[in-house]
Amino acid sequence: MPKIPQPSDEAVPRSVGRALDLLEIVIAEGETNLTTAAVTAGLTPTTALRHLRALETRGYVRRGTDGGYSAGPTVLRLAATARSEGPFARLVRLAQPVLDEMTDRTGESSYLAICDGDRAVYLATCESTRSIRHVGWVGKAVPLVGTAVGEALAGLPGARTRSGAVEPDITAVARAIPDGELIAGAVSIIGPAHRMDGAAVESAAAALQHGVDRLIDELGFERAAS
Amino acid sequence: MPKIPQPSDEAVPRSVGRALDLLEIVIAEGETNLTTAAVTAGLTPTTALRHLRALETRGYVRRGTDGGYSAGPTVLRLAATARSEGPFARLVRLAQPVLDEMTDRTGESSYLAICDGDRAVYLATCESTRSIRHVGWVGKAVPLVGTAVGEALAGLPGARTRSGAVEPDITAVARAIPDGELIAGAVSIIGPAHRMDGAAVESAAAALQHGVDRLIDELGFERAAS
DNA sequence: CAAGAGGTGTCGGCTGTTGACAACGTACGC
DNA sequence: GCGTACGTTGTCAACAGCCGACACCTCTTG
Repeated sequence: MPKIPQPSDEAVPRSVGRALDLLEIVIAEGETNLTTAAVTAGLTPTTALRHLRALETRGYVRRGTDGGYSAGPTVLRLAATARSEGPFARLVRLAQPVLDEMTDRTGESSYLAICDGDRAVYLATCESTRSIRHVGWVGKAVPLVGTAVGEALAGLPGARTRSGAVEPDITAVARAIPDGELIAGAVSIIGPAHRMDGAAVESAAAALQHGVDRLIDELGFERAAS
Repeated sequence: MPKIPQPSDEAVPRSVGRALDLLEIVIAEGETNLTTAAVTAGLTPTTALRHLRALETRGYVRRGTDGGYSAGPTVLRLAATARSEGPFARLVRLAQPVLDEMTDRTGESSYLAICDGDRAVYLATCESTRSIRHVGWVGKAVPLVGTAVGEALAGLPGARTRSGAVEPDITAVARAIPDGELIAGAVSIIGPAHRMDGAAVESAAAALQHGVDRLIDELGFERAAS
């Protein structure tokens, strides 16, 4: 099962939850104004303004001259720190050359994903160099249920394949990165369904297996008991 | 002056401020336990536990089997989204090849930095390939005051040079990326002081000017009135 | 000018946040 | 084994911080 435990939602102080809601709304929208953010968060404009001002003070969002809110530098700073010093540091760093090799080998885009609640989040990619390629899913979250990467993060063994799960003309092949009994993340190869026939899926599966094996070695993870 | 306005600190709801304090403490420490985080934040263990549980529920931190708290996936997700869709998206993306070229040209490590409150934060780098090289400042925040990158982010013109500002044997040359009257960020070249003599500093300054010019063009920024 | 949309400030009620206190579990020393 | 220290977790009543109803302002459009 996913590595992330799920403490009860009612444990979140109301004010904190609201501020975090607004933070996530602003970042997901890219840019948004006060009224829209307030409606989306289910708050009055006054309350939303108060929290957005707090987030602005702390650098998590910033406000443009046109009054729109967008991401501030603090999130980037925290993430950069988390990438360089936290539990994800080695995973993301060591995964990038593995992604590069898988893309080189298969000709399709490859991704690293981790589990975030009930979603899989793509954190890193190496894009295919073909004219028709899969792009743009870094930072994207997809459901764990019904997706190849979700199945991999759920710990299902071997290569998982799904077509049309997130978008209709996309095929994804994914494989878990096990750390003993836990799942540290997953890597996937994603391409246009018309190119991902049986042979291409097998090639992707082989590249994923090789890539995961290499990652496990480099990260010093225990092999899953299979 | 820096691009970030500074709303008053007393505007932050207390509970929100405490939760964000704890988030920043956990991420800065890499991993920390409840009692240490509570002491650092100036809170009782009970209050700290409550907020850390909230952050854990939301995925911002996670707790290991040993009870330690470390960064959770949500920060990485938000940052990845902010990088791909927010106001930093184009800056970071277009800056990377510029950093690569500056490093290639000077033989020293180069960085992209933005302003976060009263600090400069390094967001991206291209490391020198020399055996003795500057490494490891992605995610690091340095004071705006007294540093080359701080002066650049303060909008001081031309190449700024400082030696020994952050660490004793390091020389940094930095230059602002202006966006009209505002400063979008700064790029800097950092190397060991013993290599950064007059000629190397001039070479770095030239590479920075060329890099910034290229970035301004690609980003479509207005040139600063100098 | 009037209407609408977006934004901002005020203030008193009330309930959400808080920490003092208690309890539990584990590790260590005698 | 017992006592102590430390880290963690839970309870509950006091109180002050959070909240939103309301008022007001600015700008745009018809």
